[in-house]
Amino acid sequence: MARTKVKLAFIVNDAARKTTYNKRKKSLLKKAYEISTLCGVQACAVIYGPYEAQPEVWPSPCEVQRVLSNFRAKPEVIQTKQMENQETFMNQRVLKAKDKLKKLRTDNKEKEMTVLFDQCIYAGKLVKNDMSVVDLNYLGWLIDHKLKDLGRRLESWDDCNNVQIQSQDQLQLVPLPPPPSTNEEMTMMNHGHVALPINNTDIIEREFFMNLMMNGDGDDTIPFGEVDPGVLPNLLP
Amino acid sequence: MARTKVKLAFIVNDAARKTTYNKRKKSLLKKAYEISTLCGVQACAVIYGPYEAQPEVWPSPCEVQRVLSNFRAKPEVIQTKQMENQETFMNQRVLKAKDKLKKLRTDNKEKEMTVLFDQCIYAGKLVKNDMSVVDLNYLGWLIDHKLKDLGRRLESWDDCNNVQIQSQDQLQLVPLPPPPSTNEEMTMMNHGHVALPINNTDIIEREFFMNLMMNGDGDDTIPFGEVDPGVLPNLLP
DNA sequence: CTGTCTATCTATAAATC
DNA sequence: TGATTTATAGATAGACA
Repeated sequence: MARTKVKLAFIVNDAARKTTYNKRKKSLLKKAYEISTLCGVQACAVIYGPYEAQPEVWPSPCEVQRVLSNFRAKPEVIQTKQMENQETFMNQRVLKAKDKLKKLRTDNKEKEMTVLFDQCIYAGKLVKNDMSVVDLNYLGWLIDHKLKDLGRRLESWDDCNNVQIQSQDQLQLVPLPPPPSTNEEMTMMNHGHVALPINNTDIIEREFFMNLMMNGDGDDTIPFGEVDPGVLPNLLP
Repeated sequence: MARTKVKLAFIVNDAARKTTYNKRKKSLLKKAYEISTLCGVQACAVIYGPYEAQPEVWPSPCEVQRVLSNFRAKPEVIQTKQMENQETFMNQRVLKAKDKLKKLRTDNKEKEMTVLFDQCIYAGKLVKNDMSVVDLNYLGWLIDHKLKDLGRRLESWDDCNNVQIQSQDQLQLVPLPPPPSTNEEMTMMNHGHVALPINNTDIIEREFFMNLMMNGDGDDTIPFGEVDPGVLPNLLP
């Protein structure tokens, strides 16, 4: 997270990996210490690296053993219940992630179209070579949207200045259908056109795991261990 | 760590503590995931909060059990050896932390004196009401230092411009003893004067644990669990 | 309580010593 | 190998919807 953004994937270079390992190990243990201190909770962390014979732990080996003993001492029924809870939790995450993805796609599409729109204004003409019907439709919706906004602004401006301009002098707004927003509609209508990067399914899949885990928006690569984006982590023994 | 810098101490406000807990829990688990992915190492994290019946874990309950089983399966001799190693490691940290602290005190003192010096230049006089003998001595050293630097600059300027000015025209440098730099000297000479904040022993003590843990420069408060700054964490069962 | 925003603070990748 | 420096990415406190 500095100088350059690093892809979240196994670091091939040995020296770089060791350097990163040492830095991040220190930081991870610090974070464990901080949440424990700030929130007054028990926490522990264990890291097995190839560089030390024994795992690095926080806060101390015996304390880790104590925390873990507590966990393992739970009746198996409760542990199973916990795992089920976690699975439910993960499923909720999936739903939320999907919603968020949909919203992101919509937002991105709108941004793309805004750029296109600005280019049209600047060039004075519409370069439509690599635009799909869907995109053209969306662009039309955006222009309609902007015209409506302009109309509103004119109206309030008129109100503020008590100008005599009446509705016949105002912009004629041509109603257009709202833009397609779901992935299914996009896909169905996208035949034979160059797809814009935002529709790339690979990128969407790579986001899956981290959205799941962190509810974040990272564009990271598939994580260590070749997680299949279509399969939930197996939470049962 | 935003908007305001937060003291690393138990958060008294319940709502704020829970908010912080949830945010930091998520981040901590993410960090565990990242180091595992980037460096290809086994890692696990466990957090016991008062908000969930079961601890939050990464990567999964069964995986945590597996990692911890590995640790507990080690012969007791090796675990003890590890603890001793860690104690040695901590002792080294103590020494490094002390060195760093000493350097920081020196640097801070110099910065304070620079500010004072600038104020003198600006006001045209020395306001010495709440200055100790030590500070005055240090200020003298600083001024001497600056005069020497001025002399050097004049010399090189003369060299560059082939000016005929000789040494009798240059500044007369009054040699002064070097400033005291150890805490003992400072304390011994600091009777009856208002101590500057940098000499406050509490601040120094509060830094102790984090310097120990992280080799960092934090000015954090004493951590959760009332760690005695003068005593190393007990690493034996 | 959950998500969003944003100003700040922290972590850290790279380069250098 | 480890410490320092620097510039950028990430984490997050506080306020708000």
